[in-house]
Amino acid sequence: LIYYFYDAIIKIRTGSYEEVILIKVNITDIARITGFAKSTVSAALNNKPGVNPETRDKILKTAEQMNYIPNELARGLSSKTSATIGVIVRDITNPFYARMCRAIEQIAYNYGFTIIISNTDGIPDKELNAIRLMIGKMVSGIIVDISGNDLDLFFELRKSNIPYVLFGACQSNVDADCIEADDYKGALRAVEYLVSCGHEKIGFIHGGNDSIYSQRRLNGIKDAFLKFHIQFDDKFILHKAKKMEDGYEMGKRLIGMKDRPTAIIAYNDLVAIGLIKSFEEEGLIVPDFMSIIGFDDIELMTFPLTTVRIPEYDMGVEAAELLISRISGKNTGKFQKIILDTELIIRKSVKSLL
Amino acid sequence: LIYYFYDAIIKIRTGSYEEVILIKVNITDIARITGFAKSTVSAALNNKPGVNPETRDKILKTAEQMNYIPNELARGLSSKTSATIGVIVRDITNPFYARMCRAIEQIAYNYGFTIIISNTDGIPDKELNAIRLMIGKMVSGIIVDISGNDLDLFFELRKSNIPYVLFGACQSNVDADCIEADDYKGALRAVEYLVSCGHEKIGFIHGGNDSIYSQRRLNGIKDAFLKFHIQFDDKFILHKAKKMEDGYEMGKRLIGMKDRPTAIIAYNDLVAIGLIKSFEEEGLIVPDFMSIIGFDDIELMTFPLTTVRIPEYDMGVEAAELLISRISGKNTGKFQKIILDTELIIRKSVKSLL
DNA sequence: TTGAAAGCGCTAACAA
DNA sequence: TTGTTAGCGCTTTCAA
Repeated sequence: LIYYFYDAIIKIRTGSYEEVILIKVNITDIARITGFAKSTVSAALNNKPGVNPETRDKILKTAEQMNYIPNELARGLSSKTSATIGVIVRDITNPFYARMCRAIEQIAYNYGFTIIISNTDGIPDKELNAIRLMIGKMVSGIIVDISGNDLDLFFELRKSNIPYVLFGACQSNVDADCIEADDYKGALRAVEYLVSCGHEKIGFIHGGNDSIYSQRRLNGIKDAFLKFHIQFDDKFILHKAKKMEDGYEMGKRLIGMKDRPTAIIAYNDLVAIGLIKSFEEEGLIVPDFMSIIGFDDIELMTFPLTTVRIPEYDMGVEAAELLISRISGKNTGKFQKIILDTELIIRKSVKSLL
Repeated sequence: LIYYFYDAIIKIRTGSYEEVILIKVNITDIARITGFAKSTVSAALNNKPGVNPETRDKILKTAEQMNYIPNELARGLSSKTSATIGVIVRDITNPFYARMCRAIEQIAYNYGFTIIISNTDGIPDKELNAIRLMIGKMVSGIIVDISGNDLDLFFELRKSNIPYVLFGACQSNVDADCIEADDYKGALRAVEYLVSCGHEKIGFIHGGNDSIYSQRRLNGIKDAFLKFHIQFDDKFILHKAKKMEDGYEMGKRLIGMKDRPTAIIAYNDLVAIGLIKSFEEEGLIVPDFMSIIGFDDIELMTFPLTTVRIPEYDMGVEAAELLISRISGKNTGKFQKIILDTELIIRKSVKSLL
């Protein structure tokens, strides 16, 4: 084993095998070795036009040999943008967001972008931090699932001058690109289905006042009630559950109610799972004890849950495409609002009362 | 609404309300406004000692007023490290990894680090890319779940001189810090339990040759067989399934077999879910048709799956703590190998044949 | 306690 | 087609 030191470069010779390793090679090193100027090296490395093919070849080959890894920080600082897209979600642990992130990552990758993810748990403070952090990292754009009505966040976003796309919940009073699912219609259809199965005492588990989804779903439910002349009963709107554990608690509460709904529309599948677990623990079977409809259509479910499918993957794709079209400047039109359709997936968690 | 332009600063006056907004304020702006030097501002902002409290106050206040957001790229470039930890996993869509990432994020956050995640799907090329990208982003450390035996990856990691921790699968021949679960013992216990329920024809769904987990689990199974004098039958080792869809396919294959095992140990819970779905589709009930034991203990399961719990959250915590102790230089000892225990969670997916 | 100056690695004018 | 130069925003000596 022999080492040769030469500038920043070490050659290691093991038997007949010789390898050139480097201590953090940078473009200055490559420039020195190849004899070209830094700017030429940079141009060659970035596939810019106006570089002699032979020159480019030589530089590329040398870079490869020296195992050159571009310093993205320097690149970003100099070019005033890192090829990065920031994604701000509530909780990557929710398969819904996990799949959405992968969709975004996929599209981003195709366009040469990297993504960074921040979890906020829907806490406005964390959301603001995440946005600021991303601005600090000079991301090219941001896709954000903002929980509430906190206009400060939009303000921060707007000021930053970074393109951004709102995901999932677009408020009418905010000027921004946004992608959403048709929660309203999804909820409407859910109720229609329940009614067609003979249910009238229909409950809804609300995700909390910071959840625009819940608001829209509730609107759908109310309108469906109106349509079918069902009396809207406030006590069947249960606050609040967002996660599985919340759903579990809510299940116990439901069990304890004297006057129970015959069917529940859960805020999402996670909450529905919580309900089911909670019921089954007491030997109560879904849908015999109570019918349940979820939202999302998480694919990991083994339980045959009837649910309103939210096309999270497609939403991620749309969001990424839209954002990148803004970043690249190909899309300078006015703000777009893309609404994807939802679908009621009928399985076996709703009992027919007819 | 009145605007005042003053250097890089805009004052907006709305009625009696005046707000100072900024167009990307940097420390030079703050220096100019406060009258101190850039270096003083930097010191104050970073809470370094040797700054007059009044000076610090003034600088901090001004920074806040001007809505200063530090440029992390410049910071990183200058200080030669971004306070970032890179996490390389196969697929964040797998709740196992999602939870692990959140654990890492939590610990990282406590220490002032941010994390960036890369999904590799276990493809060596992507793994290498991810590592290089992270080096390029000057991460402070890397936590990586490398799939295979690809020594190039370790080599790249080693060369980079960045601290790193291997997650999940530590090979004996690699010198590195690593965190793993006791897969071997977990598998052993699974078989013990199956045997205690009267099973002898026990199958294993292998995750593929690139899966060190599978290898270790298989070893546990084989040794348990040895212990109970059960004949090891190669045809009951089924290659290969890693995801739910794979499990689904495998289920169909199992249904078609003439000589079936009475119990299956699945590569992980996702595969187990796939099996269950596949069976139930044909009206075959678990565990009546076949007993199943999974690995991981995904909490979203509604099905009462007996499974070997892998403490992914704790593993994430340990990995992050260890990595950060390396980064901070507090831990300069020799490489550590932390093995966390697994636990057999008995539910209802195994039928007693006794 | 504060300031001046250099430099991190790169890109982007512009000049040659 | 290539080279020179300046500068991105910050930290980090070192001097005052």
